[in-house]
Amino acid sequence: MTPAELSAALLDIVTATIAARGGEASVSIEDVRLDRPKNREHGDWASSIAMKLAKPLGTNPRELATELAGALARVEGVASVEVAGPGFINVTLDAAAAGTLAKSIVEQGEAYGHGTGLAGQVVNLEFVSANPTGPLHIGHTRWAALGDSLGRVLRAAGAEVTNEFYINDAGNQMDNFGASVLAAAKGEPTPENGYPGQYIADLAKGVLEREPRLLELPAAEALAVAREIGYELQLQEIKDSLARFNVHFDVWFSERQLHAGEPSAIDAAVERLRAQGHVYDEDDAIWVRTTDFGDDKDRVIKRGNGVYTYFAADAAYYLSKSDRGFSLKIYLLGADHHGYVHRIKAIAGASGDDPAKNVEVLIGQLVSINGAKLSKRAGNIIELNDLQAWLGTDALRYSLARYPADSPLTLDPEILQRRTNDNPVFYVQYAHARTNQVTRNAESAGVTRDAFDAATLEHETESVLLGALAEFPRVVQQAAELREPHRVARYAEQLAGSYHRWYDNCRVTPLGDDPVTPVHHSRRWLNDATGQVLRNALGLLGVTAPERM
RNA sequence: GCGCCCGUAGCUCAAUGGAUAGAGCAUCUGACUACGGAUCAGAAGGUUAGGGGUUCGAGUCCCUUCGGGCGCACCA
Repeated sequence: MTPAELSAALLDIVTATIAARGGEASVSIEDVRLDRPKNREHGDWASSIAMKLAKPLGTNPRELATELAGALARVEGVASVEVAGPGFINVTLDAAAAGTLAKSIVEQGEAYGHGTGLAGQVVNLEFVSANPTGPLHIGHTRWAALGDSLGRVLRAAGAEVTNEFYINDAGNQMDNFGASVLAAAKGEPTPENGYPGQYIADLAKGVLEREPRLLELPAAEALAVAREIGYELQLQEIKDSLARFNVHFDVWFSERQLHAGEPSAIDAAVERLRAQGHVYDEDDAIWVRTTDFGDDKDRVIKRGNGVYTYFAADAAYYLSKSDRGFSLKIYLLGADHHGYVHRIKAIAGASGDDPAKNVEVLIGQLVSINGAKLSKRAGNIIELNDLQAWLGTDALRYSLARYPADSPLTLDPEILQRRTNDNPVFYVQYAHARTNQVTRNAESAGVTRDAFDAATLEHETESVLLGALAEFPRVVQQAAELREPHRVARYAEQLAGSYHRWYDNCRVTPLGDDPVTPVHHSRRWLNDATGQVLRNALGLLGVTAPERM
């Protein structure tokens, strides 16, 4: 008896009850989704459907709940049903029905937790998208961890996802970057509007290795060489950093390709928006009526001097995503870009998309460490590479992915370095390592997975553990729908806790010379199922599941 | 001034509009001749910033005040 089966059974009952009462209300499978009660005394699963339907059906909640409960009690695998409080329906499954899940999970393996809730969605997931003028800092690191995990979660829910990195390699800042590298190569101070930092000197060194005659070139040519080779080196370093961080991008999209050609993609984009009727000319400039889509003022897309604004490239880029077949574009941006949301929505709307359906902008708050805000402007940059070397990929990825993107976050590096319960990633990883250890011990003690009797799993901690295992598919689905991968991390911690408590109470291998009994075999399945789910959950977070620690 | 996000235990943070608001850390008390103690059991800790409202039910939705973060270009 899985939660899905229970929901389906409840849906049938509710539908029949509505029909019998001659009610008009319609219910979907979502409406009868059962909850996992926080309080164990409230059974394995609870439904609040009676309270929701009482008013439309013109009855009182407890009466309706009692009627539904009576029918639910006759469902196969349901041990008991109680009506509680204002009209909650609390369901308790019999041990055998709940225990069967353990075997089912082992058989499903990596597939357990995957679903089809987002099947058919073709998603472009854009995140990080840092300027190739410097190393990735902690802000990028948070989006890298969150974005990559979100991609994994969306795929697990059935969506087709492309991870994309937009390279801002056009515009003034590239020239400023090139000038900074060139100045460093010459041993001169950082120019005005240039980029400071040791990494610029390192890049200059790299450029000189590739082009030893750099300083002998004419000024304009030297600038171009410094810019282009510096860009290449910096981009490669960004790619290497992300790869080491276990973050993969399917597409690296260069802004330059939007500017290339005659007409360019940007030229074409402006004309397409004009054709849709959201573009107008005023004061020699070309404007997009973004106020039609919630922006507080219209935006210039082409300046009076004939030069496109950055907004124009964004529009062309958006259209490129549409042309490449993405029905849903997700942007993960830092809080310092939230002013952008309306503009992106406006582009979507102006191009004929539905801004409410085809585009989502997820705004993430900034990170601070030890009270120090970390942003470029504060001049207090901590790089991804440093953080990674300091804390390790697993601890860093997990720590950043276990919080929702919209909560401001303060990390304590002292805790992240600790390899104990203080640090949730080790708590979860240790639980996984422990399941493997138990498996090894069981194997050598002759506790095999040959026999399985679900009814023997009747200890309180087993019921709790089975309930936690049953929730995983729904957690994944919910994390995908809400775009909140942190739910997977929180779930993993809860599951690890349930496992540790079970481990303390229920032995898989018999003590001493005691005989191996059916309960040991069954527990072996439960142990292995837990290991599988922990593995699957950590996988969604891009964190390793070690067999030993 | 306008807009977006946030405010929950001493700290860092959870909580599809559901029942007694939960974890971890820190503090205190316990459990190793028991599948690895990187674990577990227990105690203590709260007017969910304040005030109104909607609802059978609000930390969650609406209004408002206060506090914090971020943003308001024919820059990129």
